[in-house]
Formats: sequence, C-alpha cells, structure tokens
Amino acid sequence: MDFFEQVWEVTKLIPEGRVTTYGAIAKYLGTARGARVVGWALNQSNMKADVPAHRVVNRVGMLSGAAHFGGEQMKVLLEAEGIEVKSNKVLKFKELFWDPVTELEV
DNA sequence: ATAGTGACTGAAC
DNA sequence: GGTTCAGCCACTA
Repeated sequence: MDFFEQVWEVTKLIPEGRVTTYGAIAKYLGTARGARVVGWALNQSNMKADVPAHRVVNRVGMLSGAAHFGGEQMKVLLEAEGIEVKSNKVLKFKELFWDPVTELEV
C-alpha cells in the first residue's frame, strides 16, 4: 500500500466536525517529519470524494490547502459540518483538533 | 542513482 | 513576539 493511501485511511477516519493537522497524521503513520508528504498525499486525494481533505489543516488551523482545494470550496465544506472558518482559519481549532495518535491509540 | 519539489514544522534571529 | 531559515520525507524527472 502506498504511503498516500495510508494518509487517506487516517483522513477518512476524521470524525465529522473535527479537524487534524498534517503533522499529526504524519506522526501517526510513523514519519513525524514527513508532514510535507502528508500534504502531498492529500493533494492527490483532492480528486477523491472519499477523502475529507478539507478537514486537514496546518498546525495553526489555517486552511493552507484551500488554495489547492479549489478556493472557497474547502471553507464551505467545513462550515457545512459546523466548523467555523474565518479568513481561511479554523476557529476553536484547539477544541476541534482531532489527533489520530491520541484518538486511535495506534 | 542524483537532484529538485512540495497542502509542513520547529528553531533561530 | 513576529518573521526568516533550514530540515524532513516521499515522489518525479
């Protein structure tokens, strides 16, 4: 299985209305420093409707992927799940943060 | 096999 | 405390 698919697996496990970070996913997969690769994987998942890439943001809760997601599309999807978004940033990010390492306990 | 790139992150100035 | 620099991993040319 490609590293990409592993990323998608975790991404698909993100509960509705919650968000996570590239670093968290990377850490969960073992490559804590491979956050960039995670983002890259999500880039490929962009065309996959099965993967909620819109729930993945950078470490500060900013929709860094919005630019590659199709503009406001990402923001709309998040708000549709009850996630408040302001200036491409997730409000209450700290509360909505979902860490696979903690939630899934490996 | 080497070099370059990218939705990031952490440390230094 | 905000901005800048360098390091990381996986993938493509």
